[in-house]
Amino acid sequence: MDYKELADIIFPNAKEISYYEEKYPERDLPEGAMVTRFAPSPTGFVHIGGLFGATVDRKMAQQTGGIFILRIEDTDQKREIENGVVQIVESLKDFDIIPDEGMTGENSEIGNYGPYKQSERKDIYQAYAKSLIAKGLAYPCFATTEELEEMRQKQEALKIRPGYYGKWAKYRNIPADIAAEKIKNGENYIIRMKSQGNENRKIRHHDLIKGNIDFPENDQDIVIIKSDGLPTYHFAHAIDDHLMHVTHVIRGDEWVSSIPLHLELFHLLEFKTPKYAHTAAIMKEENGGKRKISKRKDPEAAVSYYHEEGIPTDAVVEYLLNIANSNFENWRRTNQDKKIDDFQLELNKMSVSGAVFDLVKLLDISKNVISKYSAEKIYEETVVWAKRYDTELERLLKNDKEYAILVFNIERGNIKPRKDIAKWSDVKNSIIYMYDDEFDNMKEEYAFQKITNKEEIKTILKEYITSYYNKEDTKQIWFDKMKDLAEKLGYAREVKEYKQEPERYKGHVGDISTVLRVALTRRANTPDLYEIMQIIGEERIQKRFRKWF
RNA sequence: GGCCCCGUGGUCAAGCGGUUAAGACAUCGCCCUUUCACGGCGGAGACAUGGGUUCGAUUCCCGUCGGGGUCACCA
Repeated sequence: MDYKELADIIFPNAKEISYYEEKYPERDLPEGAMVTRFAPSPTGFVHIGGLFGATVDRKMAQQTGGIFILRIEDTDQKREIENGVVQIVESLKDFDIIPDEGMTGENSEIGNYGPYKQSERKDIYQAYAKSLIAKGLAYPCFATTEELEEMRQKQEALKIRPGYYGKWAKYRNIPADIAAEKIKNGENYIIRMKSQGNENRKIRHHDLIKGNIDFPENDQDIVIIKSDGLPTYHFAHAIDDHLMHVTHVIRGDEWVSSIPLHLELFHLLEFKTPKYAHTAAIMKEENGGKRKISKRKDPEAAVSYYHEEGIPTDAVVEYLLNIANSNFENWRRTNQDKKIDDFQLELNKMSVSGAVFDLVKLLDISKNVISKYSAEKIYEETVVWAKRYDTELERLLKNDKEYAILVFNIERGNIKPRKDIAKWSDVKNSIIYMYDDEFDNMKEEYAFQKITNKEEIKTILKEYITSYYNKEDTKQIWFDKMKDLAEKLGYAREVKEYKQEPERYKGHVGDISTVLRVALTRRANTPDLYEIMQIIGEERIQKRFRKWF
């Protein structure tokens, strides 16, 4: 019996591989177009590292006029979770990452190179596995888990490289008829690749991010088809990326050590190898050292975190791009109004080692992003966020949209806009005193700074509202009047004057304005007082001041 | 442990044999017509370490130390 017959016994119904080769022809794309793919397992929410990879994938395809594919790697049913695919699709959509091809829902997809869910490509993998068996480049292995475990222990005791390779590969040279016999007897088996590699030979691989890396050749007879008939990651990677005509495999660098294996797989399958780009993982600082950011330990690892916090998605993407190419920041500074798509990302500028995730930096980027939004947009975005995470705030905003926009417009739109909102969850705290009911219910003390004497406070407020305040005043007049009041009550008109001769005054104009500010907002720090007073209006100012009369 | 990769201020990072070793965030000080924020100016702060090679090493080579990844019928 020859290998071809054995292959027929193992996969009697598999098609010829030429069928698939014809079904998925070369793509007709412009020169230099990159076909990339994000290929997660549906095991839960998208991880920040996954989003990072997907961002790079999408960007590279977009800027070269190529194709970005979303493929689902669900060959491990044990790890799968309910609605895993939808979660991935939705999470990506939140960050404006929409695949050109691939999964669009739990069971829906677009594109001519599908199916894009590996569990539905079983027949394809088997066809290729069959062709390998027929050529003597793969074989059934009947080793039990116990046997393999025993082998590993032996190898460990001998202090040699563990694994199923060379003379340790017990079924590597099993004659076809004996294999056929075992199969007929119902023995369990899996399919292994028959490695042609040699440990002592070196290969050099060029990675688009990491540069040249030298490895020993692979000589492990790795499993390609598991006992459930599904392929392992390695085999599926070779088949899928070949058939989908992926030109650039961009993936996390936990895969670099598998490069020799993947190279051999492509070689045995007679496929053209794609270019590889291995991205460094995003790290988390932990008592001095760093480790890969983890979904279990670090809340910021799950992309849902950014939604909950209300960090705009474009801020997150900008931060990720900043990690990807550090010149992004410079580009952004000189191209303030350009879209992210206009930035040219370069794989060879990506860092070789992992960056520690820096939330403070993200928030800084976010502040800048938000500072460019119009009041209208801030309103809309905050409402969307609040609807889900702060219904109290949602009520407040929806109750009077025009008023809310006036509030958001304070010190906005000028050349140096305020940058005090980094995330939508900051909004409530920064505007709450502009709402009467909430103002009245505020529990905190009035934090008057320098002037704490009740009588003095009363005098200042009363004097101001009765003799100085006029809602028609321009900002300049308003400001001059404040100085007049300061002078009248024995305070310096200018801070500088006060600093020169502090003994001459009770304080300075800043102390006066602070009293007004605190009485009006209960805050020592607020945006421009004049604008706040304009929005609150005379009647409500009177009301807030009168508490002190 | 084997194999592979990495090591510039607190963090992200330019740099590619000769530089006063950029820049951003954070931090500190000053200034910016009243606070805060913004902005401006300035300060402090780094080439892990030991050997080579070289007229000269942050840059090249080796060792040490440190960090990371990987060694499954998981991806």
